[in-house]
Amino acid sequence: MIDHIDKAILTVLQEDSTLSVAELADRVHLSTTPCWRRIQKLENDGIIARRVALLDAEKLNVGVTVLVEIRTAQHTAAWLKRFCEVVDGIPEVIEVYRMSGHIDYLLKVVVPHIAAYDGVYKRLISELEIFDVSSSFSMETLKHTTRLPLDYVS
Amino acid sequence: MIDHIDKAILTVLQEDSTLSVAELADRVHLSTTPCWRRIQKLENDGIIARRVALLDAEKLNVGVTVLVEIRTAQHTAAWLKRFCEVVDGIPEVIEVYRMSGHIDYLLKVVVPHIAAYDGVYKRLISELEIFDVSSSFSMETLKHTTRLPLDYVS
DNA sequence: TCTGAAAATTGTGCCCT
DNA sequence: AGGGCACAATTTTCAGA
Repeated sequence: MIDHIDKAILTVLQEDSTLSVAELADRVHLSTTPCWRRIQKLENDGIIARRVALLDAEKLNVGVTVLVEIRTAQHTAAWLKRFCEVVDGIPEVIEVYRMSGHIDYLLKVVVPHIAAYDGVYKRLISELEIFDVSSSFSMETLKHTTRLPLDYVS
Repeated sequence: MIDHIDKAILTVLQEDSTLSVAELADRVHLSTTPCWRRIQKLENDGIIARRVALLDAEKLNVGVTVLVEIRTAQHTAAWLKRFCEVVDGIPEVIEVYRMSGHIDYLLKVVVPHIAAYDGVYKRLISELEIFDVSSSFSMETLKHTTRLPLDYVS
């Protein structure tokens, strides 16, 4: 369903989606029309979910990443629904996972500095009934990519 | 330096960068030329870092996210350098943070299923001298966005 | 399914306000 | 700064091989 040419196209588009179809076609050794049709198909199939601009976190003054481990007091569907609504409404919270093991939820939060995290923390504990919160601060981002591996798809 | 019109432009582009300049200009109540000039400036200033295609993790068969906490045996610059090289070379590892506190590094890894994580784990422990590894599996992604908050920039 | 070219749309620069 | 207009480039469609 996805051959090596599609993978080549996706590899390029995951890095840079500003290239013209003609330039992209060149790189994958195709001419523009077939390349364009493949891109169209990848979009229709939802393989390409969206195209977005990635902004510079430092320049937006949100250079500090905080990982927040949360344990809930109530394991109910209602609590989960409320939890989703609350984290959805906090723009500093950019990722939320429900985890296996002793940590119930893990959040990734971006803020200008460690002190600014306090506002997000207070908002979480005031809007939600939480059993335990543990926050770890990232000192340095060593790798950060939106590029997913294409090795497992066929 | 970044006014509310720039923020409006960035808000749209963080969601969808496929819009034409004319359409984007419409949405921020500007005509195309000044809108285009603002976009140009945001790119030159590096506020807009890049434009990429975001792919569907499920459809690429990497629907399982693993959070890996690593403690190192050696706190040396050489070890860190080697560590960066190794994680850089593993496409399943998409984020790596150096943390404060008792966890030295945190990795975000994407794989098709929990069993497939074993390959990444073995690669990590074979290529690096590691004191302790603790892996947690995400059962569900409740929120995941590349949209950074624009509330802290001026 | 590819190539090549035409038609439609969009990006880019110039000049004016 | 913003707006209007003209031209360049690119996307998208459509013919033929």
